[in-house]
Amino acid sequence: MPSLTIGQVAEQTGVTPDTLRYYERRALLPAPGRSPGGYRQYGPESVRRVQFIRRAQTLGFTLEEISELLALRVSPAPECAAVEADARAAIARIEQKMAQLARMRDALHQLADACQTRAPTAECPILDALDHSQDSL
Amino acid sequence: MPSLTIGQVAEQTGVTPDTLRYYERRALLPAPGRSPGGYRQYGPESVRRVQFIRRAQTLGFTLEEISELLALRVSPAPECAAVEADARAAIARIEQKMAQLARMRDALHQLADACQTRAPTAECPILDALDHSQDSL
DNA sequence: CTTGACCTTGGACCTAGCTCCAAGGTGTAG
DNA sequence: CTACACCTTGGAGCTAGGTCCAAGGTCAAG
Repeated sequence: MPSLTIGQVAEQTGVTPDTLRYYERRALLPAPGRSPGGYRQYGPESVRRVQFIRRAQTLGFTLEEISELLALRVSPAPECAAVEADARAAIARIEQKMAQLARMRDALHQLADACQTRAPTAECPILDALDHSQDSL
Repeated sequence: MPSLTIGQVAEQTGVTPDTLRYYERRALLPAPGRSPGGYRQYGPESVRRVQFIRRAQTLGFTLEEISELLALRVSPAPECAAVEADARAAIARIEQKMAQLARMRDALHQLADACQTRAPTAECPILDALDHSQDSL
């Protein structure tokens, strides 16, 4: 049984054991098995799960939202349509984020290039650059 | 002088006046001019600036990071190289976020499609789907 | 069979980012 | 020259997401 202690999972994911326990309380991580002495025993998949959580956080998702994403699954027939709808809604939100990031990136490119060409600069270059790529929330 | 009161800026951006005053204290918004009676008088560009801040927040940037992005500008010659480096670094971080979002989106697509084909489902479909698109932090 | 590193729980505390007073001043419509 | 909605400041309070004890139990190495 190659099970991991909380400290090992913590080390592999770059979080503290406290954070893992916190995620467990928040139900982002399922309660793992326990050793006879009461130690948590994690399977290797927990590492992936924690990594997913951290990545999603840097993308602006709350733990609540991450929890919903992790809960999406194709179970029995009838709820399937609802799950699919949730998934497609999540996709739409993600694509919005991607579009906004693309606009920021383009604005920064304009800024960096202006630097090269020694172009004179306005009050707030990023916002101006964003204006030039057109607005859409 | 078509200047805006704090309440008008708040309404146009969907935040509260309290939040605008908070941003001012955090130096995310420059201190605006004042009426004889002490009321803040905002120019129309403040609206764009606030909108940028809110969007960037939903993309996982902290107010600190947003502040740095807004401060990037191509001033006199010597600092220009540093500014350009900052801008290019920001672009790299943004592209990482975009790549991670793309992976999430693809995973959700797989999930939604599995729903259609009534495919049987594993423990945590999103994580599995992410495995199929290959890993890279 | 002891040491030392690691684990347990519960609860207090911390930072970021707001949010909400209270007490008083402003500004415009009637 | 009143209303009344909106503005001012300062400071307290709030939620999310951790972070840090203290007091004690576990386990692998020697």
